[in-house]
Amino acid sequence: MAGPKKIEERKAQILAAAETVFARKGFSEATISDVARQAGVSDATIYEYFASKEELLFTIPGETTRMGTELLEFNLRYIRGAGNKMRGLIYHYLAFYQEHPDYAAVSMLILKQNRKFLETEAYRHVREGYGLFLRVIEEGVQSGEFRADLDKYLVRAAILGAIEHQVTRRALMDKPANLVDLVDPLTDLLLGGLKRPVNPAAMNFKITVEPISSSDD
Amino acid sequence: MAGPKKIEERKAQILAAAETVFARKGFSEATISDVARQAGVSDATIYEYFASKEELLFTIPGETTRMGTELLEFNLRYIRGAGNKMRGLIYHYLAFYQEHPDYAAVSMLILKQNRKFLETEAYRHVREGYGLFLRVIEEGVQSGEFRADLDKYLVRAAILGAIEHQVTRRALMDKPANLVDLVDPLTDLLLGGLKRPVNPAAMNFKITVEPISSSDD
Amino acid sequence: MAGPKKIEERKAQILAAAETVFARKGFSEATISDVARQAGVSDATIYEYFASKEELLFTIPGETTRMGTELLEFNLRYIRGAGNKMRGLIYHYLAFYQEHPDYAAVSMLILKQNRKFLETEAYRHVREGYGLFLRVIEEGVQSGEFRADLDKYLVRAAILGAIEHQVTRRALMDKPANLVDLVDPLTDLLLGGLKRPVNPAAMNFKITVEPISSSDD
Amino acid sequence: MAGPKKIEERKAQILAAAETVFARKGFSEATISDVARQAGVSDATIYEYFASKEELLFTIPGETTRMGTELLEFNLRYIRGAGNKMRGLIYHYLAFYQEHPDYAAVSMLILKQNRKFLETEAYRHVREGYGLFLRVIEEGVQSGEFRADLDKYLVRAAILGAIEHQVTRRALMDKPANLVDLVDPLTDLLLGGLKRPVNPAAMNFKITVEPISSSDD
DNA sequence: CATGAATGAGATTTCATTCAT
DNA sequence: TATGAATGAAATCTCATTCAT
Repeated sequence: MAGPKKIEERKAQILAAAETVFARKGFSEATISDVARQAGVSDATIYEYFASKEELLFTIPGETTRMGTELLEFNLRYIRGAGNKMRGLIYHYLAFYQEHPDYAAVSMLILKQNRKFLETEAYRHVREGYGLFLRVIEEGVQSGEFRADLDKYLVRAAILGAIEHQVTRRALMDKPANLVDLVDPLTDLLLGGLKRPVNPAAMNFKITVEPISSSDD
Repeated sequence: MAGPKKIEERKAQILAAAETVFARKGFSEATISDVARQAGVSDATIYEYFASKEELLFTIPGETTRMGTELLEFNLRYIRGAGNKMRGLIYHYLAFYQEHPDYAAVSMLILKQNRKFLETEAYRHVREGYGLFLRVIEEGVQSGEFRADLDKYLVRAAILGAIEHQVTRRALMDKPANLVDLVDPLTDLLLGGLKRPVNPAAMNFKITVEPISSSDD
Repeated sequence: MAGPKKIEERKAQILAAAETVFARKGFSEATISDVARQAGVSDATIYEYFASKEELLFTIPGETTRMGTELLEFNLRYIRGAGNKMRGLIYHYLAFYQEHPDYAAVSMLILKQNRKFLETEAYRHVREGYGLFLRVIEEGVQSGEFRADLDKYLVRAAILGAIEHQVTRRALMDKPANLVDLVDPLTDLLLGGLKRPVNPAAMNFKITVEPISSSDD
Repeated sequence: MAGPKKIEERKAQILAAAETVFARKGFSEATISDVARQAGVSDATIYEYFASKEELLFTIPGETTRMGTELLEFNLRYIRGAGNKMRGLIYHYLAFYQEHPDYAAVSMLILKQNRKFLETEAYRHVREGYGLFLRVIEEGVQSGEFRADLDKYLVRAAILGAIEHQVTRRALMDKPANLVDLVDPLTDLLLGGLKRPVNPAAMNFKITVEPISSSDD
């Protein structure tokens, strides 16, 4: 049915179909036939472009991720202040997953728990993106905006965990409907903490008034 | 080979085997034969106790979770202060997953991304445990210890996300070796936030001295 | 359909079916379904007993060959004279292939040209049988019955080649109908050679008649 | 890549590639893509010249065989004596296979066991070559050089069998390294037989001396 | 209660072959 | 003439599940 086409186009078409199908049915439950049907090609055609079902899965990130990271780096340049940059990062990821729900599902529900994927070239790109969190944290610590007593890897993990938890939840239960709405409260929580900050109006100061000797000291 | 045994004992034996095998190979990759071998029973015997491979998977939480939650509720009673209770919760989960790495793997890598599991009785117990986070948050807000401007569900999600991120990482890459070490820094971060608190020593106060009229008031 | 059965019985049943099917269609052209149908079991059952189609093929010799060799060794003991023993060997093989035409086809048309089979345990047994040719040749040379100027391996190869050629021909074209009829002419040819022996009746002798001195010695 | 070419040249190029590939991997295991790659053309091009993979296989003998037979007939003319001619034949085949090991492999390991090939035009040429054996045997019988009591077809089969056995062995195990070395011992064996010829020096003759009547007879 | 044995139902993957360009 | 691209048609092999004993 499907006539000749440029190779990259065809690959993209199959990858898009795979993303959709895997997102909907999961990797093991989805069949190559499902993907082929969705892509409008034959089963065999898929194997002309991808050596195996697993390779097909692992190729889904690829471009998307690499380009996302580039864009992100670009955008961060115009934001001043570590706190603002952190908000920018959180926004980037939540907005991205909001706009690519199938990719979100594949990423959160399939790839993230795949041991083999972790050794993949594609995963390296993912990690590169995560490196930006570290740089922003460092910057904040340096400038005195952020606390210096926290391990930066732990901080990053906590932030990513919070983001991923929401994205996963959305992939599984369609809630929350809008991830971007979470950017501010999440940033707020992570930057400001759960504890109520001490209200200066409620502070008690001990003010000591000392007579100043008018003569020499 | 395996002689008659009390029904619950045999079930537990099979579940333990399933936990181990699923943790190691993943659900789809593991076979009933693998589980049977690990349990020291025949394939057919497994079907005497569980209707399907999926039911076997979904039964793994069961007791564990229910008992964990009970213990948790009990322990919390002896902790005063919402912040301390939160630390207690975080400790509970990290310690639990640290001690049950196979369960951690099954939970993080398999169950958590399974849509069908979310409709399960077993999952209700998991959620009940998570309810405690809400109660502690509420308590903290009530007592004024916690900020009142944050959605409690979001807060809980962030905390769980941070915890799960670490547990997942450990399940996949054996790092960090000791989850319990993370209790304090993680609690610190989540309660105190990433931003450096304003240092009172560096605060500027405008002190106004007014003469007090000694006559009328 | 097929009920439980003793394991060796079932294996033999499948092997017999495989022999028939492979003989008829060749290895690549025959399918596991063909064999299963012939054996009256399901495709999957075959894989309960044999790990792969190739293993099924390589297991076809096995017993047959081992027992054949034993019988052969036994029989040879009662034959005197290397020439007679050689005739016995040739008879053994031709009769055996005559009686097991399917095995003959599998052996000549499939196994004999399979490089992997040569590294098989089963092939070792085949070779053991061939070792008897060497022993008989040696015996003949020792006793002076056979020529000593020929390499025994070459002789064996020639004899086996002649036998196999006939067996192959029969497997392919059903000719000759009776291999056993070839025993005598083949033995004759191989032992006596193609060249016409010098006919004593046609020999020329120079007869010298010398007068015998009647006196001394 | 491959530009236009004379049709026969292109065919020969593909056939040579097929010979190499089939020799190395076997017919079923080799793919058209393998052959195409080896030939430096595309898969589709092969189908411009050959209707199917099988036809490609069956066309491999073709020229080679026909020319071989012609050469053989020519050479035999200059040899005198059936025994010498037989040696010449054996030499011809062994030398030919020695020089064309890929063709030897295809011929011995693939074509020889293919029922369909036997009905092929190409096979007729092969058989024609074999016809020379018959003629030489007949000549030898006629001239009294060879025994008359052996079926000529059987004799031919034995000789071919011996040759093919060696060629097959070489194709499979690279032994013997030099087939031509076998010409003399093999001819010797086939012509002279395995049995030790009676040594005239050891013969016993009964010599009868009769008085000759000097008168009439 | 336990299991040996059997199988139905697929899934992935391969490849010879076709055809429009 | 040459081929890139596509695919129909299978084939091997796997495995969850059943059931008679």
